[in-house]
Amino acid sequence: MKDQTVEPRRGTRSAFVTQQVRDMITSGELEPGSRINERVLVERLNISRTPLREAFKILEGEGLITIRPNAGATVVVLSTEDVEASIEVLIGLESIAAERAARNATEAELDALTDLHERMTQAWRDGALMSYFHLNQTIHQKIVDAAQNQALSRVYASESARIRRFRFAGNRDPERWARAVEEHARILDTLRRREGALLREMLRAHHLSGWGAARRALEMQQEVEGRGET
Amino acid sequence: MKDQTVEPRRGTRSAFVTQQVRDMITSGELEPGSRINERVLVERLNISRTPLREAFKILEGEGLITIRPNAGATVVVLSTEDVEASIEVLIGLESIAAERAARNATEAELDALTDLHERMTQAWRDGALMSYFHLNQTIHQKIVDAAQNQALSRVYASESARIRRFRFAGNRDPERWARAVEEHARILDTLRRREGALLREMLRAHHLSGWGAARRALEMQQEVEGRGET
DNA sequence: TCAGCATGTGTTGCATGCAATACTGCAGTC
DNA sequence: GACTGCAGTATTGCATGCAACACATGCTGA
Repeated sequence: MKDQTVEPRRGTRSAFVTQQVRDMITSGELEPGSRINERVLVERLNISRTPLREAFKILEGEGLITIRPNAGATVVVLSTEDVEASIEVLIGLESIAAERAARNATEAELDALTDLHERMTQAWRDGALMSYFHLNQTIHQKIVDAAQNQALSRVYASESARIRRFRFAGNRDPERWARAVEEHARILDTLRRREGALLREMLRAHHLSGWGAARRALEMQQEVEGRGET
Repeated sequence: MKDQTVEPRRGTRSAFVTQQVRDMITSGELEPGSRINERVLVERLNISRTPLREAFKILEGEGLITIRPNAGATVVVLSTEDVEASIEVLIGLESIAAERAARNATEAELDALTDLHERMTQAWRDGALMSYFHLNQTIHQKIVDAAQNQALSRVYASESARIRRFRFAGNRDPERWARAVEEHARILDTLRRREGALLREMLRAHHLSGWGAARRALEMQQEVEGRGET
């Protein structure tokens, strides 16, 4: 075991630090709107500025930060409207995926999805919100992947990652959470029966109600923050 | 006037070199599949390796190159199937845009589109293929922009840029070219009448026939190249 | 003849130092 | 009291050098 504070020896330093900073942003550790100081991160992650600055360029491309020349990187601030715009795009992308997935999904893919769904249901029973959330995201990505269109998978993954943080608030309400699990079961069933048009509508409804719940949770949260700080 | 071979003083060197390399790729100067040597580009563009490597990270994010650790950057090779996959995504994105654009387009945006369309028609009359191509791309982007969804605009722009090179072949055939201009006129007309559903179908048909033409041209081109080289 | 290996060359990954730019605080003026 | 001008400081942008890695070539032994 090495005595370093972090253990960057997994691929290039650049890739490592990109993942680290990405996690810091999506977890909220780096607050939206805050400026990112290179020196601070460099010392914390035990790397030099070069790979960090490369990471910045990647994260800017992913829409997670903005870089102003000579004035540093700041974490992107997404308004509720911005997130809603992205959700609409994601719904649109899944609509495209739905019909294709119903046609093209392989049996192996369907089995993998069933397996993921069972694990997700178990996470729900255990009340393991984080684990549930990740499995949920994975399932949606796999449905899109089943459409066998790499461009679609890539775009969906990137857009999904951008707003991941904001969708986390969706399942705070136990009732909504239970319904989401049930919707998923029906969605996979419909995919297995390869009913593309129906699948499309179910996914759309699923996302709209999920986002509705997340939106209410976020707005309440923002209200509290607005009162608390300033 | 400076006596440098190139004039990089426009924003940061990093931004400059990114645009340069992007142009080299979309113009085909850097051939798909070929490895990009850092030293060669560095000397040609009169900059150091640091901004070039940052540019590589950006272009990798845009899907124009791939970087293998310790083994350099290579220009991405897109098969006809890859391009077709992207086109399907673009059609899907424009479908989402169509209904929203019909609802939300401002008068100013409609006027700007009409202006662009007139200039594009003039370019067609002049047989100015390059100019026509750019105006055409701009029009489609502006239609998407009119949907007033930034996420949609961003994703569309990025995906569109990725395969720009391949769509250029679409208007070699004079008959197809003339029809494309006419389709555009009707599309803008439909947008002005704010008939979203119809607009969606027209855009879809427009792209499918455009891509069909481009595809035939590309396949012929590939056949010739296959015979010529090797 | 050919697989396996050692060696050499070229290229990439990263750390560091310097120059240029943006930000901060303070003095001076109206 | 607010606003402008101006150092001083902090931070970023970039060039460069060194170390690590990948690839190519030739060599050895079977």
